[in-house]
Amino acid sequence: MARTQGSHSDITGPRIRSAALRLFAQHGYAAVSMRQIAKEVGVQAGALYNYIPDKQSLLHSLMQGHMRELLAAWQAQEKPQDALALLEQFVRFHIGFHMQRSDEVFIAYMELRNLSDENFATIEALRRAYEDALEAVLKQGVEAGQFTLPDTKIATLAVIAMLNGVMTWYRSGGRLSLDEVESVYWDMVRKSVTA
Amino acid sequence: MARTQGSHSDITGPRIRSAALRLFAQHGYAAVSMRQIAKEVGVQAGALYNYIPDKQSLLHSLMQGHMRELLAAWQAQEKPQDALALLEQFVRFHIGFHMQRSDEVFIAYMELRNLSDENFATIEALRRAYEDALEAVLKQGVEAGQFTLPDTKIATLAVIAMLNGVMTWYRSGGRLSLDEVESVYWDMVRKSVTA
DNA sequence: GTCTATATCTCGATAGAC
DNA sequence: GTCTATCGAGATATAGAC
Repeated sequence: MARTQGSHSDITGPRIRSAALRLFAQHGYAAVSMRQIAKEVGVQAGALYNYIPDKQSLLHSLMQGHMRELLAAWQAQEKPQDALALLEQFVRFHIGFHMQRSDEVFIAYMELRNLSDENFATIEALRRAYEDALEAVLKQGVEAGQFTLPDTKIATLAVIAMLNGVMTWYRSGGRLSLDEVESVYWDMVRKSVTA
Repeated sequence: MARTQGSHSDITGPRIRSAALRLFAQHGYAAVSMRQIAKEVGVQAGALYNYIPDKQSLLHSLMQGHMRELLAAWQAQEKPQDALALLEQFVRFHIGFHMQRSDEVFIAYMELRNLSDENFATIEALRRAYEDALEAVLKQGVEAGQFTLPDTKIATLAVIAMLNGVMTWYRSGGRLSLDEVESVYWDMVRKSVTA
């Protein structure tokens, strides 16, 4: 869709972010050129720089936006007091949220090494905060005697790694519904943290 | 280490593969140039093409070599008959092998999208074969009544995803020995697949 | 087998017209 | 705000001397 001159400041910005998100997720940050992004949006490459300072800032902004929304969404959840119910909620929240934002999640995990040092630090802090949210749940369950875990930090990382694995294979419309998948994973997580 | 002219055919090939492996793992295939690899080896960029047809072939060769060695190493293991003991062996083998080859593993999981279509197909087949090896163990345990799993395919992917998470955080010399880490993960895997 | 030199291309980013 | 045009750098890969 070749575009002639005109003013589109209010929609071009989001469209750039959307196109970059999809292309970065599909081909990787380093393999995607600014010209590809511009072509997808329907503008010339030079026009991109009215909206972003440079390519690196675009990547960082996408990752930071995602991580902030992830944290905010979890914090906004109404939470039960019981640790087991809370852990189930986390498992279902994590799978559900991540399946809705597979491109964002993919980038947030795969493109860390393409961030500048300072940009990496900010994203890493957000990721750590999310891990801490899960570890708090596990610690609560251990203190209440509901969970049996030799190391809550390792367990935190193990659970998140397991849940993230969903995204590598699940496609909607397949053999199982998302709710069924959540149940299968919750069953495994529940058993792995209890005695 | 600038190199003058000379004949080094027997050692330059492996040195190219070694340098490419490390650089691809650290910065990503798309972000690494042939010049960087050549500089690391101590030759000029043009000399690389005496050993590899092109950059894509180099990536594919590295990934294929790793996956074949992984499969061969598992198949070469002396295996117990009991499904529970077999699963423990798999968990410890997987963690041990992958920690010894962190660069290879990283590339094998991160650079799939940078393979050409046909190269991707061959690597994907090898990865599938490895997953099938684990699923065979799980199925054996289910049939023997030792494991309780609603879906062995999902369980296979969940276990591998969980175990792969080790590589994102474990560094030798840390708080836990590799054997202790294996034990923690085995404990979680064992509980997650039993009733 | 490695070198130097280079063909050909694409990259990120900028300048200035409209 | 987007266009065209372009700069300077760096990319993959090849050619030919030694």
